[in-house]
Amino acid sequence: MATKWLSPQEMEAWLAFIETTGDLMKAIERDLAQYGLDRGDYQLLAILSESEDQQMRMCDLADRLRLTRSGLTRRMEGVLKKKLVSRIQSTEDGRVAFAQLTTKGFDLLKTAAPHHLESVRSLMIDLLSPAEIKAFATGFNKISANLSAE
Amino acid sequence: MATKWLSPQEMEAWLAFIETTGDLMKAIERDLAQYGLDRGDYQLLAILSESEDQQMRMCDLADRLRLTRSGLTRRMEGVLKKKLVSRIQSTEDGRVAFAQLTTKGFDLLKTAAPHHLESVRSLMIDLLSPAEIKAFATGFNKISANLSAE
DNA sequence: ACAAAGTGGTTGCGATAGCAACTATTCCCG
DNA sequence: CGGGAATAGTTGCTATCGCAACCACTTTGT
Repeated sequence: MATKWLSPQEMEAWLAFIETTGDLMKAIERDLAQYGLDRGDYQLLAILSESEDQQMRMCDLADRLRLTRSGLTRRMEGVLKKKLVSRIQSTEDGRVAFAQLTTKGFDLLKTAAPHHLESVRSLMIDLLSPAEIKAFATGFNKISANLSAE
Repeated sequence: MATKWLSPQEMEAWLAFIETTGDLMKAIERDLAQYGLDRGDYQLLAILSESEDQQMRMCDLADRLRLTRSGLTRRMEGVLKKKLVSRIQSTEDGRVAFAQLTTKGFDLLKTAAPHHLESVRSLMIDLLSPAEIKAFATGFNKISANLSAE
């Protein structure tokens, strides 16, 4: 079977995506560094802040963060040391531990969030036309649905 | 100044992008693993294959790969051990070394490339409408231009 | 022509994170 | 109820990669 190559337009989309994504992430991360957070920490705090009682089972949190259980154990070391999150052993299930946002963690998130948002706006969202915004939303959702569908 | 939040449409674009990109990369990487390559190795081989004499100065290669010089030194260890790339000391400038694609490296790339392309197609490109393809190309190019403009 | 500055590459160290193996607890089924 | 399977979390090991320090070579300025 002959290989069906990418059209110039397709190639441009692929290359622009692949070359730009990493740089964009680094830039966003750089803006977050002034709060002593990296992207992983920020995501962790953000997800906890939106959860019931601002806490989650380690396991579920790992899934949300796309980390393995062991990866989360390691990441927790950092935020625990900074007292942004506390660890709570479940009384109902001896295997389970919860990560809970502390007041300090919540305050830091509240401080950092507007600046993070501003990064996202100025580095990405505000550069895109409404049509492009829509295409990003629908496009990435299709890609995501396809990945989950495996 | 009041924080200007993201509109639902903007939020959807941002979340879809941020949540999907990592998963997509992992899926593409998984498809590459059957050739004993990770994405970094593949990129390295691909860039060398398109270069004059299939070789590049370490320094320039690092830039293309978005690695630091030290990062490239480490990545080279892997492909050198696999004999996919050879190292050539410059005779004109004693500081300079070149990375050059070996025949083995070129053959492996030639084998892997169609499958990689097929991954990219089936996991991303073929899922997108022509309008979305175009929006990805223009959108990411704008983001990239803005990042370089700093 | 020679010292100082610049450039290219490597190395030690530290941070992140996955895998496999392990422990502890709970669930399920006969 | 008792034992095997499943689940939750941790730990040792490994791989990647950046930073800072370092070495070697080259360029520049006087």
